[in-house]
Amino acid sequence: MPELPEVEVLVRHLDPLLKNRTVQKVTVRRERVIRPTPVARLKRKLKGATFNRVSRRAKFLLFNLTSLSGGPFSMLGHLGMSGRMYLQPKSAPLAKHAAVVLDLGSDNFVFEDTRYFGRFTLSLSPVEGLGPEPLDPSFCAEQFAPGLARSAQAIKVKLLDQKLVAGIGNIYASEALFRARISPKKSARRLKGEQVTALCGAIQQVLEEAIAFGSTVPLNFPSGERTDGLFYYGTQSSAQESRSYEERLLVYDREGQRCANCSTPIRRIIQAARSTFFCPNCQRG
DNA sequence: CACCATGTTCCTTG
DNA sequence: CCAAGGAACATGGT
Repeated sequence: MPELPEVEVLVRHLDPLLKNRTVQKVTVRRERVIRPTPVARLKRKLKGATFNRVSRRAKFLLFNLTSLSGGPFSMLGHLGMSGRMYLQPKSAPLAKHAAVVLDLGSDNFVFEDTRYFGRFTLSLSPVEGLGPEPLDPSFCAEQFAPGLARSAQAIKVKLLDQKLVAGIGNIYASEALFRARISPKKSARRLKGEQVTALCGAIQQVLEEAIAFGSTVPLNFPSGERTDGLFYYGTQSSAQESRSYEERLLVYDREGQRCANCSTPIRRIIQAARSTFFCPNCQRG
């Protein structure tokens, strides 16, 4: 569930639920997801700690806590490709791939991650080299253009570079370029000024719409639900909420389907070993 | 068996 | 030091 909008919605959901809750016990069922912090250190730090605010930086969740000894500290969370975080009653059975479980008294705070690409860490270094937040008011052509000017890489690949803009992933990169009517293959340095401006606007629009939509969807997936309606689950579309989420995506995973603007079949290409979807008619030059 | 999947990090090469 | 490309990580769906 991993791009900026999904993380933002999750953060807003978790913040009031975790506030002032104290960690009674820490269970790490997959040590790999604690890195590079030593597992023992994270456990020691979390035990007896109380959650304050939960916020977001790019695709990272930032948990602010007060330790047992009274000092404030931060923990970063990342969902990787398949991570989820939720509270569930302590009596509820744990998911097969529940990687970390924080006992909050009546509830468990569960970090579940099928592929274990996600993580918890006390190190803040992953966040230090990140580029600007695309939804910040200061993010605009003046921030964005210089980063593009010297790169010969395809613009789609550049959008995934977290040093240039932080938080865009493979889905919204394709979606933003479609809305800006820019070919994903275009070299970053060859974008005209007005194209950079259009792309900035498209990025913000796509991300904001996704957050607005996600905020209306109830997030209760621990109890038996496979999906919560917010996140992307490939071609699976049996759940009604999941379907409405997919319909918001105009090109992603729509190879061969007709473009919403011009009816030309959507194409799929591979760039930097990842799929890109675009309309060859609407997105030229 | 094959290929695909919302992401980052590490290693190599230039 | 930087830019760019590719493999690795691990599991599951089709």
